Amino acid sequence: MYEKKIPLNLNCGLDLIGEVLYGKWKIRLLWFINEGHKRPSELQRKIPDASRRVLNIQLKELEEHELITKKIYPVVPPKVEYSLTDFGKTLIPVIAALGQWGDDNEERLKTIILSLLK
Amino acid sequence: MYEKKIPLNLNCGLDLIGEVLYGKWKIRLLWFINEGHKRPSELQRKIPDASRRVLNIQLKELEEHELITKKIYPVVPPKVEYSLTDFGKTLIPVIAALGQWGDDNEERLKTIILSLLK
DNA sequence: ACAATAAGGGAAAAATTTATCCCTATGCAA
DNA sequence: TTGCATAGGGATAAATTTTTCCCTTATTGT
Repeated sequence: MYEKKIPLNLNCGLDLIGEVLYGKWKIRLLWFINEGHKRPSELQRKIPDASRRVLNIQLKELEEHELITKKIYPVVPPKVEYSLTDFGKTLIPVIAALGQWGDDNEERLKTIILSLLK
Repeated sequence: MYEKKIPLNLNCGLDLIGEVLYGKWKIRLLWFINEGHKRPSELQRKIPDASRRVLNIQLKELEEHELITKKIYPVVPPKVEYSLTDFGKTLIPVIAALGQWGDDNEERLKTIILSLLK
């Protein structure tokens, strides 16, 4: 695994939440798991732009941060299911607020973002 | 400026808000500006772990995304002040929710994060 | 037999972000 | 007159994150 060279900041609530949510696909993973898409292959289909590899890595980090649990069924072909922990569930309203703001301002944001591309 | 090679995702609210908030110091910048720390030098003192350079870059991006405005006073030595736009102000409750979650779970998060370092 | 599905890890490359260093300009204070 | 504060840009290096590619295992469908 990659070892950080720049020391962490854990000074305030924003630092702390950043430590567990900062990652390109993490919020989406939590969201979809909450919606009931529990298996890795389902999640990969829900998030086709992410590489399989990163999803695995970020799922493992979410697990290490105790936001989700992983259940491995001893069958072949393999079956795995992720679920939110109670702790992870407390994040859902926060994530919902983020998504809501984005949805509420969809028009405006799209206009701004796209106009900056040219 | 750096030109993206991987196309953007703007499919849902989470993608959209990510587009404007994703950046190591952006949330902190918005927060401190909202608290009344408007000048670049003040912000740099509030966020000493960030390099001066990135703060400038991220401030510019926040401005381009219409979350803050920049006012330049034609004096020497130069004086600049940033303020939240009305649009930017609508993000404050969302950021507050993020920080609140981090604060509410400070103990637990610190324990988890630090235990993963060894 | 062969391809597809399921889950996931290693290695290396590519993409992206952040940090470091140096330079400009002007007025004020010691 | 040397040094600090103020604001900020260019170039380059370093750090970090994400992608790409390949490999393994065992069963089911064609």
